[in-house]
Amino acid sequence: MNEKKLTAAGRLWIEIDGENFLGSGRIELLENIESLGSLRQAAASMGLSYRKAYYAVRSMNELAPAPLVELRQGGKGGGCAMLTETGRVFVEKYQKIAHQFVIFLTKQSAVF
Amino acid sequence: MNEKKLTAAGRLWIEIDGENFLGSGRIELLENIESLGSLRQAAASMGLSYRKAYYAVRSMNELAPAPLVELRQGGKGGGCAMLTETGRVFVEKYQKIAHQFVIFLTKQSAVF
DNA sequence: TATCGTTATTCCTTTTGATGAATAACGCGG
DNA sequence: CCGCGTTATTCATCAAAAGGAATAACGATA
Repeated sequence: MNEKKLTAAGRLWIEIDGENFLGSGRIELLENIESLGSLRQAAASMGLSYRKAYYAVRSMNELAPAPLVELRQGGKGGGCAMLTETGRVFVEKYQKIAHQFVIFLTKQSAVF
Repeated sequence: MNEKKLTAAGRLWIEIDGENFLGSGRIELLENIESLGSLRQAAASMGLSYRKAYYAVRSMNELAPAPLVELRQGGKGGGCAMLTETGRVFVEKYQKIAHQFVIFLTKQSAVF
């Protein structure tokens, strides 16, 4: 039936009580926070406005059983952003299921 | 770690040459077209504007290797909309991988 | 030829979302 | 006590999407 390339595609995220909690964008943000130590720089590094990044962190911290990111304002360097242990655990968990998802999609694409 | 309910959630669709082709909304529209025989009624039955439904059908028909929906204007009843054989095949295919996707998500949710 | 209910298309309004600018608050260090 | 760079927050503006209204086109039927 084909000449064109048919593929199964999708998006995956984690919900808490039915509310959006962690998707690929937020995970990328968390990773950048971990490596850069600054929310502003993390946002800039992925072409995200600071405000959007800030609200994302707030939403994550409120939804999670414990905060994923610790934000400090003032002090040395003006402030900092750090991933908590809970944050690191969730990043790792997401990466695992995201990897399984890639496998799933390639498997389903074989149907066509 | 829990009191709150963590679940893996997601969306699944089919792409053709990297472009969005069939998602759950369009599949629902196709099903309603099949059962009602009218694009206008199919759109109304799922709270969709006629225009949006019409453009969705146009997009699908252009992307697909063969049209999924046949539209006729004028004549008995004013016109009609019918699913083609190709359309029925794609609906069935989508439903199968969508079912697999549900299984996948429940499996991944067990991680939490 | 007039009727009818649908398909086909355009236009305008509303609404939602994204974006950037601007500014306050903070606390360590000089 | 002032400067610095960050976090924290509000405001206004612009773009994009959504929605509804209105109307033309169509062809079997009577």
